[in-house]
Amino acid sequence: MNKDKKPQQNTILDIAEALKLSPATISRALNNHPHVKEKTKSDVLKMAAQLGYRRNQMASGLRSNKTHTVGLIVPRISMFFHAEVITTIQNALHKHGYNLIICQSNDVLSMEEELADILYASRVDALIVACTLQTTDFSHFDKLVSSGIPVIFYDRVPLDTYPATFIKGDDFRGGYLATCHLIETGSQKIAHISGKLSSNLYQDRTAGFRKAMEQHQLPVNADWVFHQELTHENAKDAMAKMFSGAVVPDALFSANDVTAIAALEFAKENGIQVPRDLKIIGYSNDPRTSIITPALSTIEQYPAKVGQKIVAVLIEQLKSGEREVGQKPYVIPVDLIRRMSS
Amino acid sequence: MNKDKKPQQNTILDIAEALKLSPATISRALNNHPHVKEKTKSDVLKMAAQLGYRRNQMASGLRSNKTHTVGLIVPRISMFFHAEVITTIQNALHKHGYNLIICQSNDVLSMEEELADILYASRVDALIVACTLQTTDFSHFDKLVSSGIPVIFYDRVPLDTYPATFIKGDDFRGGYLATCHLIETGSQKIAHISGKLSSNLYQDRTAGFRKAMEQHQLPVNADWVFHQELTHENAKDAMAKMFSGAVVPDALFSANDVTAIAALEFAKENGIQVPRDLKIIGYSNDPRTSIITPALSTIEQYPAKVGQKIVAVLIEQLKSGEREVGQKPYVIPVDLIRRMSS
DNA sequence: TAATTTTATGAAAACGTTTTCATTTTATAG
DNA sequence: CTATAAAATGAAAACGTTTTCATAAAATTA
Repeated sequence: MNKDKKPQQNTILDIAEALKLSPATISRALNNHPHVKEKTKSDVLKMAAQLGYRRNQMASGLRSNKTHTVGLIVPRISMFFHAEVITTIQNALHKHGYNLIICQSNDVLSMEEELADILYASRVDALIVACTLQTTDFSHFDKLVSSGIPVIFYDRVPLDTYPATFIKGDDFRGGYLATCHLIETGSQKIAHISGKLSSNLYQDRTAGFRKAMEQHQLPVNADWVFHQELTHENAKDAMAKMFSGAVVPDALFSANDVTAIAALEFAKENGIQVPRDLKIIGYSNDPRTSIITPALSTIEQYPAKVGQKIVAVLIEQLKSGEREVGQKPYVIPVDLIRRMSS
Repeated sequence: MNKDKKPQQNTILDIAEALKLSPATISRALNNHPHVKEKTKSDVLKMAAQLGYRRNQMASGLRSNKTHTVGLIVPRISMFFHAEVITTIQNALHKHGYNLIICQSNDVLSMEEELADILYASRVDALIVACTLQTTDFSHFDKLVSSGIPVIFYDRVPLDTYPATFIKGDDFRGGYLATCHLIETGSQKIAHISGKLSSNLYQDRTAGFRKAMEQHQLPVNADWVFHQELTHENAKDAMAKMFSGAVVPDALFSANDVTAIAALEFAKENGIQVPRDLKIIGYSNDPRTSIITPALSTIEQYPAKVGQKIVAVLIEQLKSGEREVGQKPYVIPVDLIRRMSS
């Protein structure tokens, strides 16, 4: 059964032998080292192609201490935004000859810590991270950072003081745009369901919300602002609380789409007409928002742009060997997507 | 800026030195080779932990020709079913000390071919594949198979003759269940939007559909059976075609959820009452089906079970060194999810 | 106790690259 | 046409493991 007709993997020595050259020269030619004749280079490349040579990553990595592998830690690949970012990253990295190891933290901190450890141990050349919502201490990335391994945070990023690179959406502007939109379409009593303020995302989105309210001289009702885990249930509870009061909101800015959808469900179940009685806007442009009835307004975060920026910055750092520590965060613009719910 | 205070990675030699043993013994202890004293083993383990030793995968891989890495080729990680399967696979593999490299073919064959090549070149220990819908020739996996690398296909699998392992949902039963359900709730004029018959998925789902119709002595209207790419647009076109006729269907079995959603949209736009005038059932239990109004009936495929089975089979093969060539496909059961659309 | 088997350890080669250092070849200047 | 610099190549060591083969220590048998 086990035919041991293993198709021979050719090595650098096979090329050397075929061309009567030393392995050293072959290696140099393949890495187009400056000190190798053009003719030789092309000969080697041709012969390599002919023999179907593929560099042995492990041998190469062992010697040069480079794995040509990038690690990625993400809360969940099934979240639309992340799936898009990952796809872009992967395609782009692939063009530069890098592999990507994707890991999911399931949004739990201890998992994130473990993964950072594992990826450090497997000697990734760089690490890309979208943190857990609870991550406020980043010391589990210290090992990587102090080893000179580029670490890039996106979406959920640490404090500005942490010595790494940040790439984020313009959450402040997103919150501001969403709120202004609600105001401009005639709402005044605006509620806001947000996530825990331990994450920069919600700090900024909420700040944008407050800024817009203030600018339009509208009061923020403290009973209508929630900072809690952004789950379906929590959102429904929040809605129930608000709509049991004597005076009820006429608009809601939800800091993600899941909760916006939950709010819309609550509205439907309780005979609240959307958008007539209640306008709703979410955040992220999840595909579900365009399918639900009425279609939800939301904020587009351009995941592909985020992914491209990440890779551009990363390749730059890998090439130059320099981490731009203390770099201001790169901010990717956002846009308002107006649909039927507002 | 570039503090070269690289935290020392300890090697097997450091342990050897600390314990006055040879590196060979350390290696054996760490791999708990039978011929090493219990005392020594525990000493080594303790010292390894103390020094924070982590095996250098590249050195290990180079020597032993094992990468402890499994490759995965999937059409798109953003598809709910695949995202779930991947997550399960990853967590399970992780427990067994394997890394996972996830690659997306974007459902294009040439990409799949290229990825198979790349993963072969990077010496993965095993490969897991959900094929493209157009993949009918599988020779790009030959290299892997004949090198003795376990190759496991799931969801979209090759012909039974291909020498690899298959794990699939019970698509025939799914099609059968869906159709029976429509019939039992009173429908007689049942339409069927299916994918191209180049994929086993749709062959089987369609076969299940036909079987159910036949069993209930209902005629299949050839104008109401579509085999085309299962896109939103195509589905709407198909609906338009059917509902422009003199006699129209009273139920639809769509072979995936995207097209079921499209059909539902068409119905809403054209004043067709669901489920009164038209019952609809989809396939896969995509999260969107439960959010749309009315919620769509569909078929649950238990992605977590699929993932678990894959890893169980894989680990078995990696351990035993035996590929169970010619193995009958493993079939994971499916279930009907009844919602408001039927 | 000596002879033999079993168990535990060590020395050294091997895996396929990259890279330092030395050497040869080629180009440039005097 | 030398003398020198520059360019191209080769020899060999190194990366950190695993593994074969040999050997030493312990356990078993005669």
